[in-house]
Order: sequence, then C-alpha cells, then structure tokens
Amino acid sequence: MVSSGGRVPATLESVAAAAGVSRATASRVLTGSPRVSEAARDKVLAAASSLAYVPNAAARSLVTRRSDTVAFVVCEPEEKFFSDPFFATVLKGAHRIVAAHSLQLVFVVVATDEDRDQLERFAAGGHLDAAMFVSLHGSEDMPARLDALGLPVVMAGRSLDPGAAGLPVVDVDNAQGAGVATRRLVERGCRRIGTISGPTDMAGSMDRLDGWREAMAAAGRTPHEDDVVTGDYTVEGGHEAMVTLLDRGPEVDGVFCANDLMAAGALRAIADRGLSVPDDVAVVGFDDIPVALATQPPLTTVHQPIEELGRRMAQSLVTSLVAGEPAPQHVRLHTHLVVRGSA
Amino acid sequence: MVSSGGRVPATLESVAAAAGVSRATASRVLTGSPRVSEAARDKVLAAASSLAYVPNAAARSLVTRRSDTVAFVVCEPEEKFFSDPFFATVLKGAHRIVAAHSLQLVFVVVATDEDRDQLERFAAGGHLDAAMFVSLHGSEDMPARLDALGLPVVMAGRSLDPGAAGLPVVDVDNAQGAGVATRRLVERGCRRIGTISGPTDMAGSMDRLDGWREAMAAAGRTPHEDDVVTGDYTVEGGHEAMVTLLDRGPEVDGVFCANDLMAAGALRAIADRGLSVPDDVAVVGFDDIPVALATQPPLTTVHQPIEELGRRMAQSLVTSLVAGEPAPQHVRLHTHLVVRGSA
DNA sequence: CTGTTAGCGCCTTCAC
DNA sequence: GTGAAGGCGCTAACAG
Repeated sequence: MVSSGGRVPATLESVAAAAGVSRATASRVLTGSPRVSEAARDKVLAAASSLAYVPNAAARSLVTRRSDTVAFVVCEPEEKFFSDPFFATVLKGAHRIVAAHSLQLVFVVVATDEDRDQLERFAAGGHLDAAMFVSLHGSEDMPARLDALGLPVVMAGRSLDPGAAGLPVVDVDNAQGAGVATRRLVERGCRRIGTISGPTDMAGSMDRLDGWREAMAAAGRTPHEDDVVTGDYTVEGGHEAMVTLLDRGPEVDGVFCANDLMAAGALRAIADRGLSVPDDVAVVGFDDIPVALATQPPLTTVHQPIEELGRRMAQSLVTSLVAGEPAPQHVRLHTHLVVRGSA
Repeated sequence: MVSSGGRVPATLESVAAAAGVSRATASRVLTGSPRVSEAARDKVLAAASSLAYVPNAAARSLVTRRSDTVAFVVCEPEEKFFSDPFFATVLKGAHRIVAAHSLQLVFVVVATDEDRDQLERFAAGGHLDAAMFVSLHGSEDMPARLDALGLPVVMAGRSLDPGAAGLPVVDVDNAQGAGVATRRLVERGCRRIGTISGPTDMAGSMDRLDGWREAMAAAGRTPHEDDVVTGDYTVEGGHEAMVTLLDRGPEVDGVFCANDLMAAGALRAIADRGLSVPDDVAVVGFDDIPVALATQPPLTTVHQPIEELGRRMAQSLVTSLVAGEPAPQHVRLHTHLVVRGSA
C-alpha cells in the first residue's frame, strides 16, 4: 500500500534489497520455484507486497520468450459478423478460460492482405503465444501461416483452406443440426420446403445445406434448385432471400434458415406478404441467439452451445500452451432443436 | 523470403551485420530516425527484408517503456452485455482506429474485485498504454484507478463514480434522445405513456429516464410512478417489464424503452396480450441495432452512432498517446429518431 | 552521419 | 538453499 499513486516502479532488485536477499532468490520466490527456504520466501513476499511490486512484463517476456498472450482473430472480409451476437458470445467464452489462466486476449481483425501480413509479423515478433480463429471464409490461410510459425492454433469450424487440414477444430455437427431442423418441417406436414443458406465460402454453411439436402432426400423429397437461396447471415439478407423464395414458389410452406438473423428477416418478409407463421409458412432457424425470443412468433431453432464453443477453443490452446500436450484435433459439440412458435 | 519457416529469429544484430553497419544505425533506420544516409538506409532495409527481420516486441518495450497496447475494458457484473450487438459494434469501431495506429487491442472483462486488482497490476506491469471503458455500472472505480497510474483513459458514457469526475467521456445526449422518442409518442396521440428504463446504476439509463420525465412534463403530462418500470436491457427483461406495465395500467398506449432489446421483449408481451402495435400500444426503442429491423412491426427507435462511439473513444486515447495532446474532455455524438412501424 | 557504450528488468545456469 | 554473473534484443545518449 506504500506506493499507491507510486512514482517508483519497484523492481525485482528493490524487492530483493528490501527482503535482504539476492535478486536470484527473490526471482525464485516470485516464480514459484521450490528450492527456496520458508524464511526467504516470507521475507520476499512481504517486501513485494509492501512495495506493491509488479513484475515487468516486457523484461520477463524478453527472457522467457513467451508473451502470455493469445489472439482472438476474426477473419471478416465483409464485417457483417459483428452485428451477430454469436460473435460476442464466443468471445466471452474464450475470454473466460483465457483469463482463468492469466493469459491476455488480444483482439484482431483480419480483412485485407495487409492485415494478414501484419498479423504474421505480430506473431513472429513474439507478441503471440497462440491464436484462435473465428468466421473463416474461403481459403483463409492465416491459421496455416501461424501454425507454420510454430504457434498453437484452433479454428471455430473447418476452414476451406487445404493448408489448414489437420489443424485443431471446434465445431458442431452442422449437417446433423440442419437435418433435425428440416425433419421438423417435414413432420409438421410442410409440402414444399426451401432453405436459406449461408455464404457459400464458409464450411459451416455448406454443411448445413448438405444437412437439409440429406434430410429432404431421406423424406423422399426431391427439392428443386429454386428452393435454395443463398443468404449472408444478416437480417436484411434473410429478408431478401425469403422474398426471392416466395417469388419463385408461392407454395413454399416451410423454410430452414442457416442462422437466426436470416430467419428473423425471413419472418418479416413473410409477414409483409400477409402470410402467417407458422400456419402458412413454418420457419426454423439455427444458433438460438436472443433474437430468437424477440421475433414474432418466437423462433423454433437449432440451439448450439456458442459460449462453450469459445471456451473449448481457448481450452485447446491452453492445453498445448500450459500443459504442453497436443491439442485435441477435433472437438464436436452437440446441438438440439428448441421448439418455439415458428415451426 | 529466405527464412519462411525460418528457425532463425533474425535480430537487429544480424541485420546490422548483413548490412555492414552498426546496430545503432540499423536501429535508426528501422525506427525511422532522420539522421541516416540514403546508402545506409537502403542497405539496412534490404538486409532486414531478406532476413525477414521482425523487431522483438518485448525488447523494444523494455527500453521504450511503452507496450503499444490499449485495453478495451468491459465492466460487466451481470454479463448480459455480451448478447447486445451494441457491444460488438463499439468494439469494432475502437479496433479500427487502434489498428490504424498499429496499436493492439486487448480485451478485458472486469466482473469481480479480483479482476479489478488483476487489471490494475496488469497496467502497472507495463502491459497497457491506455484503456477505454464500456458498460460502467454503479461506482466502478477502475477508470479512476488506471488514471491514477498515469494512463490515458476514456469512458463510454459517464460513470457514477465520483472519482471518475473529470475523466474523458464519449457519449450521446441520452436525455435529449429520450425526449425525442417520448415526443413522438405524445404527437401520435398516446394518452398514457409509460417507460421501461435501464438499470438504475447506469448513468445513461438515468439520463434517458430523465429525458422521458422532462418530455412528459413539457407536454403537460404528470406521469404516475406506476408507468415507470425498471428493466435490465435484455429481451426477457423488456418482456417482463411490459407485462408489469400492462398489469398496472391496461390503458397504457405508448411506451418508451431505454434500448431496442427491451423494446423487442415489450413487443412480444403486447402481442401475447392480443394487442396490436402501434394501434393499441405504440413503442419506441433506443439504439437502432439490427434487431430493430427484425421485430414485428419493425422498431421506431432513437438511432445512436454506435460504431462511431467506439472510434471516438479510441481516437481520444490515440490523441493523448501518439500526439501527446490532452484528450477532449467530453465528446458528445448526435442521435436521431428513425421512424419505422412501431410508433 | 555513424559507431561505442550502457543499460531497460528479469530469469537462469553456474558455483558456492 | 543462495549469490554472482551473464545476456535476452533493443534504444538512447555520448562521442567522434
């Protein structure tokens, strides 16, 4: 408490002096080395606390060659991602685990090739000990590039980049989730079931589309290509896509949307047409974010454990960082259907 | 390109050697010092690029005593904040500016006193050059504590902590925005206008409530205390609050909600009652986040420039960090009413 | 304009 | 168990 507004930074040197021991011993105590006597330990600890000692991060990092920093990388060429609560929830989960291990989380956005190079040198410069990736589009190569630098890496969902094959992934069974959603529509008695898919350059989108296709086939349906419209995971995109779907086939009476935001947009398009949900058109979403409760009617949707996704990614990095063990190659989380009013 | 998967970290020393100059000169070139000859500069730059040299952050930080790191601090005792897109949007704006100045953004959540102490020592340890705060509840003292450490600080919205008086703030005129919203309800002909406020321990919530009160008074209305219900900025909270409002006064025909998420919940409660919006009850929200487009009907709401809020906060820190100038004490952004279907 | 000389604060062999 | 000494990679005077 001595130096509250303290202008004196207190170094290991001063702590050692105050404790009447050498710098080496003080260091041993502070890093938790076992080879120190009780007495010395007590004196050092007392001195450190009375001087409000805080180890200098840079100095430590310089010699340990670790930054105790983990990156949360958002690969977002189109910046739509941010308005999706999905993103914040993953971040929250990741932060929780990372903080519990006294690591710091740096937030990085990669949109341009310049950003990519900058991130790579950032990592090469020793700023980073590991990185987790979210919202991977197309053949994003940053996971592979950082992996090549020797950093532990993990991705939320597969990457379409061939170079990323074999890197740790945390995801849910998108195809299965989509299948459950589609089956709900079938069992409800929908005659013509369409789908609004996510961007075609994202693995998860494609898996959900496949899930829809498979479930349709399993139900003996042979969907027309007109019943598939590609969206962009936004409310507006979902609205537009639904308009298209309705224009192409006014008899559509069931729709599986690849995320809740698009489902919310679809709901609005349906209402604009004077149609009612779920009687005229039943709608199922994916994610189960808060907006699913705010729509009219509330959304029937495929729940995925978003926060846990973030936790598991962080856990994966911590495992290979702290424990030094290899990270699990693929963690797959479970989804389940939450039935509300829209289907 | 030589050492792509390079095991050789390349130091300033090696660059200098390769360029045939001293370490000092190499350093001057790399830090952009003017006092270097063309020739030397070229040789150093060539050597650096051919060796894929990346300066070691820790070493530099150790001597410059700057970390080039800015913290984005979320003071969130109740962790509801994350599901609000508001949060992600501020983060996005802040990141943009921070990245443009080659600073890194570390993401910090403060929920417990332990977190507070940890953040303080993190800052004291030289990890941080500045910090911006978001979602300030009650008398959160971290802004003041970091300020006491000598770090530039900025807050999104006022803090109720007396110690934070005088610290830089970026916000909108909440009272005015609430007033515009309320007036809309009055002009629409609503007879009994209620409000769902935000948490009472947040300055912005109280300002919006005041704005409602003032506008009511200006319109010659003397609202009953029953017409004020405190919410928590979540969809569920808004739903509950609306139920209460309707129970207490079924004649309520206008409601100002302190944010869009609560407005979305209110919409649902109204629909559950078999009432229609805006004919039976008109609703105005605050924020203008994407969910405002997803509700049925879409929300009439007070737009605030959320991303700009983040940009301005970052700008404030950059100003006092890079330019060394004092940050603007109070930046106030503008709001405006966006009329959609709900009022 | 450039090289030389000192550390920045800390961890870590290496002897004792 | 403990101290002495060296050096991580870089910048910043200080001379020339």
